[in-house]
Amino acid sequence: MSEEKIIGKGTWIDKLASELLEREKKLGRSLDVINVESGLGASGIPHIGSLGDAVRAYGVKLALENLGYKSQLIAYSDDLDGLRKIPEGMEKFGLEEHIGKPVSLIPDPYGTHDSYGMHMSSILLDGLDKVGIKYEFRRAKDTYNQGLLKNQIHTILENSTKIGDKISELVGQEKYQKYLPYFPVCKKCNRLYTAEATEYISDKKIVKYKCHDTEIGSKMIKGCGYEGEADITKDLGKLAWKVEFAARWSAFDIRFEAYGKDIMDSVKVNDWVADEILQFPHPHHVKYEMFLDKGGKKISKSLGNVITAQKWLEFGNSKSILLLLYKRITGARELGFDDIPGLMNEYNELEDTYFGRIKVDNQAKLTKLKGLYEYVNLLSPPKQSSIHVNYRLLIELTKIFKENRNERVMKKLIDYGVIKEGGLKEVEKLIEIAGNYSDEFDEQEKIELELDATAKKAISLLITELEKEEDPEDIQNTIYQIAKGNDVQPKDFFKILYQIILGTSRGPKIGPFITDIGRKQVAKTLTEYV
RNA sequence: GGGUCUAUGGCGCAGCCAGGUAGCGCACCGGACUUUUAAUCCGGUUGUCGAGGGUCCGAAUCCCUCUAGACCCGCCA
Repeated sequence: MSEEKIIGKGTWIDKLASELLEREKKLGRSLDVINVESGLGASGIPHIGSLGDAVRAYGVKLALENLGYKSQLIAYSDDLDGLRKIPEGMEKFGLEEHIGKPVSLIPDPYGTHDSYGMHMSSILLDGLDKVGIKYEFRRAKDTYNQGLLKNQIHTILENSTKIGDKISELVGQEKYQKYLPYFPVCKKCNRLYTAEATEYISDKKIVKYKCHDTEIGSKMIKGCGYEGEADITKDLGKLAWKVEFAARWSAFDIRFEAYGKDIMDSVKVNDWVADEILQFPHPHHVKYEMFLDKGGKKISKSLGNVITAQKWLEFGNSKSILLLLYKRITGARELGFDDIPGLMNEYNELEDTYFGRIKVDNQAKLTKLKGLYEYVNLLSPPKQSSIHVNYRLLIELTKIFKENRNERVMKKLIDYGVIKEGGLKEVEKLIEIAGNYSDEFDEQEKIELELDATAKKAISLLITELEKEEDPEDIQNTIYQIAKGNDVQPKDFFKILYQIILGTSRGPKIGPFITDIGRKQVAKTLTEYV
């Protein structure tokens, strides 16, 4: 076996960090503080992929620190982006009039933040807080207002012809051979993209523009016809994406940024701009695949029903999110809430491996798995293992027990010998989220039951038995006897009962099960069918 | 037009990015238990790792070619 030396904790994150360091050393740049960046979209509801960008960047920061360097994560909100379309589910807020305006200049329809953009960003930041990611927050609005990019903008605009040609060469987009890669915000109507910049007056640092109609997506946005000038050092406006990253990297001294494959072309151009125009060697990158929803479509930020961190945390814990994001970075993946149970269990397995309860013979693999566990715990792994309960079992149990759920599921777990004592906070939390999961996703396939007279009679008899004060000796047997005594196939009768009680045609052994749920409760449910 | 990813038992997938005994779930078969179904427990079967070439002592894993599918970009961000 070739003894490759293991870097850091042995994961892809460590490998990435070490590549980054090697490159920086070659470039001879200062390594006092290494900035890693993550961009947050602010125009739609942030899905778990956006979270992933930041979480992974944070992982790289941790890896760098683990290798002995200082590092910080800058979370940058693109809140000068214009609103392009109304996210699904937000039609009622009358946002149409704001289409084309920077999201930081649109009022928050929910009234909880200073703008629409800040509202969206804060959802993501809240997600990061919830999974324990630390970051320094910056926003485009302040960045431009404070003129932090003015030197970069100036250089870019002075070289706009060269850049326009290069963009055309690299990605085939010809637009910037004609227009400047800078969008002023129209002073009259506050819109972005409608103001077309045609001329840069270098010594005054002023861009001349005209606000005209433009097409975004399939929608026409009306310009107001205003002709004006924008001062790049303080007026609002923004660089086109094809050059903006480069400006930001240079201004903020960013050494690493991951990106999704959908913006590959932009990154290619930006790398060139950073290197050749701004003389700032571009940051080290890693490309990741987008998460797809189960139908194979890209999860769109502006669509409703998005997998947000908040929604995920209703059904799974933060470890399951971090595991999802840290276990690997390559490969297209279809993602849905139904991945949660698997991840919950996988974390337990990983923890068992870490604490030596699961043996792994391959030393390299063991190191890697332990490393992954440490990253999922943000490099502060617990001293001892948490209590493990199979998550699918919990979902099954919570599916069955809807009333007094916590107490009853806990009792079952003790019966099964999964846990020793009740009342544990850790387990209660698990029961709660597993319960959320089963409530949300257990599609109670409302089977239309066609019950003939004999079946109904049998059910009535069963109800009578169940309502008796004293415990029937053996419910299982009672059911069997009732079926036989009434010309109902026992097999069919059991099936009917499962369908009524559980909504499925199969289930746990029904006698003890009825006792668990409560005889009276079952009797009541059955009454509705006779 | 450009680019990326994916292909592994019947089905769904992991393993690949740092090469070293091909795994998991479901399904299936057998046994145990239960006076029925189901559940549970124990055991078992299932593979030219898409095709072809290359590197290597050794390739599912790395490299090249090909095939099929999915997605992204070519508005904007």
